[in-house]
Amino acid sequence: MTHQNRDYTANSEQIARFAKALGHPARITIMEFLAKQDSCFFGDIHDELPIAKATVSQHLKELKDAGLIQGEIEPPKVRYCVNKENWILAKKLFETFFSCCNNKKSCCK
Amino acid sequence: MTHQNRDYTANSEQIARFAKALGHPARITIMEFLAKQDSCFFGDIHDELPIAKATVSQHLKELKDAGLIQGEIEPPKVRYCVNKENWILAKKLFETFFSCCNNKKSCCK
DNA sequence: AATTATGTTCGTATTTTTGCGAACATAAAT
DNA sequence: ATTTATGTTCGCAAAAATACGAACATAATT
Repeated sequence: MTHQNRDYTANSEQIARFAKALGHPARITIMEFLAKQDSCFFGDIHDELPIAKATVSQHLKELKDAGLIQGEIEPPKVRYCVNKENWILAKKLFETFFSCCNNKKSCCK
Repeated sequence: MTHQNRDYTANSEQIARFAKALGHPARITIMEFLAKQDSCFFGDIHDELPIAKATVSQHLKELKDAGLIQGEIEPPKVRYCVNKENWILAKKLFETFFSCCNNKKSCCK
């Protein structure tokens, strides 16, 4: 009943944090929408989604907390864009995460 | 107040489903552990994690429901392995998802 | 000063997730 | 027929996620 690892690795936790942030279709849609342009306003994002603005705001907060996007106020609007640095980090982490099946012939039969 | 899209795309929902399944450090650890070998037993996975076996079983169920792993009974053990087909699908979906920032010079400044 | 446009925050309700121990199921071994 | 080893399922509790409308905040405009 002894567990070798009391904790998860920082790497696992970071990937999980990104994955969790991306674990909702609204947030996937937001990231896809943001990634294909320089930046846009809250209203543009809201128009892309079938949910109330309060809920959109919440999803944006989660993406921001995960470090995947940034927002800055441009009265009376709020401009959002991808957080490039962390987007690239996430991309790399997922690449590495998924790469094991290519490198090891023992993997996946 | 009119929303163009009443629904999310099937693609967004599929990526979100995979991402959600990967949105916990225990499940990331499980996938990393499984991916680097052909297969293993429940107990081996349990030994890698700092949580009770009932909880491990739950996480495995979520990964199985998302289609990322498979399990088969080998009394009195249960052998688990990556669901290669869906693992490859997930890999591709995430690759495409993250690729936008490379292809568009307008993206991420 | 009041109004308008744009988002955020608050309060609330519902659902889902996470976690555990106890009980159960299965098949092999005694 | 019991016992043993291995996992799953059940029942529960606590926490987090999802969603909405209403209220609020901000700054530009009238």
